[in-house]
Amino acid sequence: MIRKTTDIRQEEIKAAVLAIIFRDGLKNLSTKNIAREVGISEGSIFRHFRSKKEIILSIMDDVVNNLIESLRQISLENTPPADRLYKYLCRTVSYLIENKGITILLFSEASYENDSELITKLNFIFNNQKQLAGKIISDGIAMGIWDETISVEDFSSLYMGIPITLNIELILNKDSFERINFCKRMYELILKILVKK
Amino acid sequence: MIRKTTDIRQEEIKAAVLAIIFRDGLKNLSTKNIAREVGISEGSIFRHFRSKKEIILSIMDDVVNNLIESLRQISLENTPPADRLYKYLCRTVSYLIENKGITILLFSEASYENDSELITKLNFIFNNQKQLAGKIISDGIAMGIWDETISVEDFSSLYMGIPITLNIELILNKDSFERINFCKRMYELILKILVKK
DNA sequence: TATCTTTGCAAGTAATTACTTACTTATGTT
DNA sequence: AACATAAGTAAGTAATTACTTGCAAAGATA
Repeated sequence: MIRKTTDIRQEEIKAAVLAIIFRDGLKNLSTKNIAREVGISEGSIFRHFRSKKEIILSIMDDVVNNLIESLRQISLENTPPADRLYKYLCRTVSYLIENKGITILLFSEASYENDSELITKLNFIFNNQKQLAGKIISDGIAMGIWDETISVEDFSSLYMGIPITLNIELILNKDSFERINFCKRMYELILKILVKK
Repeated sequence: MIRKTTDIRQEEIKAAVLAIIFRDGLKNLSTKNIAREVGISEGSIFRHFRSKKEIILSIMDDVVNNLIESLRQISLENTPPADRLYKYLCRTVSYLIENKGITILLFSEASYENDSELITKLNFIFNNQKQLAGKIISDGIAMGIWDETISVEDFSSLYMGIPITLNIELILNKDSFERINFCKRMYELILKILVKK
């Protein structure tokens, strides 16, 4: 019987959750399976988290702290908007590819549970991504670099399609998805919307 | 005790499934709840469908027969590519808005169950939408109207972001989402990618 | 009218779910 | 060495799940 601190076990449990979701689907995300994946008994799960829902919420907090905060930094950088937009998009893409379980979790969990706390958190993640991207566009327009006739709100909606489509492709095609230069290819397309005639 | 034919009951059951998904979330999509929504006993469900999974598959077939087939027609029309693309996008948008439960079903069910039959069908729906859109773009390029330097494959990926983002917005914001002219606004944005300099 | 098929129901089924309880044992502190 | 706390377990719990069984009766056909 190996004993570890709650801090370590919490990380192990969260990693197990993402592994199970990506490999076996959300349906197999039972506390029994999580325990087996970590290598502890089912009861031990509840030593480290009060409920299964708390595990999910904790993972969502990780997304806020890791992804969203780094996007915020990029968005507020004092560099040319075009550079910022490229960096912003690529950061999002690589995060989603590197954390495959999160993809499905964010995607499905909120609509599956229809739980207001989960939906609120997902909304926060979604809207922050969208608005921080919009900030870069507004800066570019204000600096006279980009077309001032486009709607920042509409462009941000279209922009959000990129990470979300990536999500879908990762779920549907899991391994075979062509991800090489995905972020650069998408960047070059949307740049054509922004440049002045 | 009102008796109806299997044909009618099957439609009622499928409508009940979509209503429950949109109103209460996938978690509450139990055979017990479906029966209550229709107004029959739980056992009767299994007179009209062999299993719960068959209901889902039948709904996915409806999407293929209604949405995908109409998109195929639009894609193959003998009209200017710009007109076709606009019609194509608007048809997709209005279908998703009018059939709200389908949004979540297509979205979540495949990754939740991780069932190969469901994923195959979802893949079919996704890839047909993508490729039929790509066909319109290829036509426009071949006719010399649109920029021949853009990648049809990349553009189609970006295009797919529009219906999928709409899906997410419908889940997250349910009623408050600003859908007026959504399809026209998105159309005008992506057209800027296509036109020649 | 008699019969057959279809549609219905109530009451089961075994399996699974998230979580609890009662108890043990390892580890760090006084 | 004595003790408190944290981390572990096995064996429960009640509730829910998709689906089945046995029987009744409506509706169509003969």
